[in-house]
Amino acid sequence: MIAVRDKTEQILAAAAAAFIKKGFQATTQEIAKEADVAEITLFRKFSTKQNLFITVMKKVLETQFDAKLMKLAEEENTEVFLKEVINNRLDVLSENAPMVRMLISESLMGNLTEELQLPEIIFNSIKKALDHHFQRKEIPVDTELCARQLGGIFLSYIILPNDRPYHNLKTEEKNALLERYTKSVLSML
Amino acid sequence: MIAVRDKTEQILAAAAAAFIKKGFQATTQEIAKEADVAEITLFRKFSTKQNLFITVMKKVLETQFDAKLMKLAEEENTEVFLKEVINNRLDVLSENAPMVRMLISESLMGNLTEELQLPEIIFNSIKKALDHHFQRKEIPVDTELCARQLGGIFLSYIILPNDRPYHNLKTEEKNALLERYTKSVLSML
DNA sequence: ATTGTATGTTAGTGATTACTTACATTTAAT
DNA sequence: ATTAAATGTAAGTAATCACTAACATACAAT
Repeated sequence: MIAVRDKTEQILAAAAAAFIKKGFQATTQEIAKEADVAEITLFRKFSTKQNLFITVMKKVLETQFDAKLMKLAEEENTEVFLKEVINNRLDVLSENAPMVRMLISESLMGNLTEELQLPEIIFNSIKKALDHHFQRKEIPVDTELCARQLGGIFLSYIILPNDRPYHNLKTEEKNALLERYTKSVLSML
Repeated sequence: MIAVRDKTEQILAAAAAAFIKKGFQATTQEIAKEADVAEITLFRKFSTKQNLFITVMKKVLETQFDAKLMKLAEEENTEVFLKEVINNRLDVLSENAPMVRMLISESLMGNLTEELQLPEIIFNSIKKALDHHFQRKEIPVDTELCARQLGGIFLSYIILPNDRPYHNLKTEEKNALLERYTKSVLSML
């Protein structure tokens, strides 16, 4: 039987919440308190705050962002493909808006290791999906520019003031938005 | 004659550089050193680091961002108007990318007072110009959505990885980009 | 020469914070 | 019951940092 007194999960959960809320400057003290754990337990398990941060964020990124984009890229119809990509990313990003904002903020200040550079992750994953999709088509597409355009749409929902986060919209509202965004992207190809 | 030994300008310049580079966490010590000034001089002039930060950033924002957008909004032709707006904002933002990044970063972490919330400033100034322009036209336009779209374009140039900042592009390259972006925005109206 | 003002020097305060040391206690398995 | 591993307690270290106190100096105007 596995040790029942292992506090690792509690720590990871509390650290995730704290880091998402306050960024890297969240203190080990408050994380420990929130996890209902002695502060030194953090250090015995993770050595440094930096290491705890990286561990936590990588884990959250994996569970929340794991692409699914490449599956969408299999879609033959470009319009349907774009619509699904936009919908999927807007959903994921807006559901995780606090973490996304924090990672972008830290990234902009150059505080993050390469594997946590969310802007790059977002951009590259989009570009890869676009490349994969358009590779098989006749029309040559500037996927760089297109990925930038899509990334811009996503960033606008995370960063600009926004009363109604995407994932809270009704289905018809989402569809109306997707129509317009898809049209605007298509008009660039 | 005005005192020639006044160090205010040195301090403002050094503080601007330091804050842009490191954000609000730049230390008063390094600012003083860079300004070649005793640390206490900062405090005698500005009382607190917070106050120095606000003073400096407001000043830089005024000199660098002062709209010009409303003048562009006088333009009758919508396509020309959009093209000029996009060009103007991409120029200004990409020339000041380090400061823009820093202010967005601090803004995302909730560290700024209202008057320095750059995402809101960007969004609202665009929206105001759009409202002003489309008010006189027959076609009703969702300026909120349109401002978001434009803001997204700008953010994509500031935040996503980018080898070639806009203000370094050749004129023809800029024009090609503006054509495509304008078309994509028009296709949403 | 005198004076007032802006600045400098030096030292320090008090708070925060990542991380440590040393020792005590709980808990699971044998 | 014994043991070993995981956790806790309490105290502390060393560094950083915004900000201050007290006193000294450079300088500009009269």
